[in-house]
Amino acid sequence: MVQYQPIALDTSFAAIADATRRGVLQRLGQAEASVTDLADSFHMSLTGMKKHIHVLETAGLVATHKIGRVRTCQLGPSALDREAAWIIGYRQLWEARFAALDTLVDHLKQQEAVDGHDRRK
Amino acid sequence: MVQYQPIALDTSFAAIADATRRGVLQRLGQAEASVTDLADSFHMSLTGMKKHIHVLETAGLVATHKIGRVRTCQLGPSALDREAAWIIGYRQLWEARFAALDTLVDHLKQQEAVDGHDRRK
DNA sequence: CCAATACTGAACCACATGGTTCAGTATCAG
DNA sequence: CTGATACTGAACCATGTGGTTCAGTATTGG
Repeated sequence: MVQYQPIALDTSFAAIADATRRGVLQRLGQAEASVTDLADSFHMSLTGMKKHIHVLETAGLVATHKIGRVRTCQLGPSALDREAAWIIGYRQLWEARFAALDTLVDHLKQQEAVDGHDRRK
Repeated sequence: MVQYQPIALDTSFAAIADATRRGVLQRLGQAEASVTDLADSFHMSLTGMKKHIHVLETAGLVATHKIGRVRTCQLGPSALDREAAWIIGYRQLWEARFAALDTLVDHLKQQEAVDGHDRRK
């Protein structure tokens, strides 16, 4: 369950920032596929698909093995653990922002109540 | 809590695929900041930072408002809901792959047990 | 053995990205 | 009013991206 080697968040996020590559991952979640299969599925040249596979492989999202002349692709070691963690962390930060905002608003309201009698428009 | 308008996953993932931009988000989680503040913090030209801000703004991750000559940046409407959902979905897919693999392995083991007596090496 | 298949690699293309500098414009402080 | 400040926009640059085609090489089916 441990990430084999820490791949930069940049690399992983960039890898999944492409609709075609997300599609490939989805596809490989169903079953393994050869590069040709994938190229056909996504209406793309073999070479084009190979580049996508390379990006996904670099990100640890896809693993491949070649038997004879056909290279088979399957989901790789990365389950996007660190990436998920980053997003969760961000969401907490994001929520905290509103908590802070609420506190501020409360503070202002209270202030207004105090100042109200001599500062009211 | 609802996403204002559905921003493409591509755009958001690309936005957070950059370490500087993730840093900016982290920074804005603490407190608002002007473009100049951020440019200084990240040792970058004002223009360079403005570009990053623009990317983050397009992704809905940052919101800005200009008062006088200073533009202030704060965290934007997107809490990366859809992006988090996609990753969670992927993780489930990823785990399912192992479930399938386990089933296969079990099947093979059982098969081997049956065939064992006449196929043993 | 020979042709078809499956991939690989190099080269090219248009366009995006991450950064810069330079020349504005608008606002603020004194 | 004038200079400093804060941003904006255009232009440029090197590099990366997403795609292609074309020319290989390696395997396989017949």
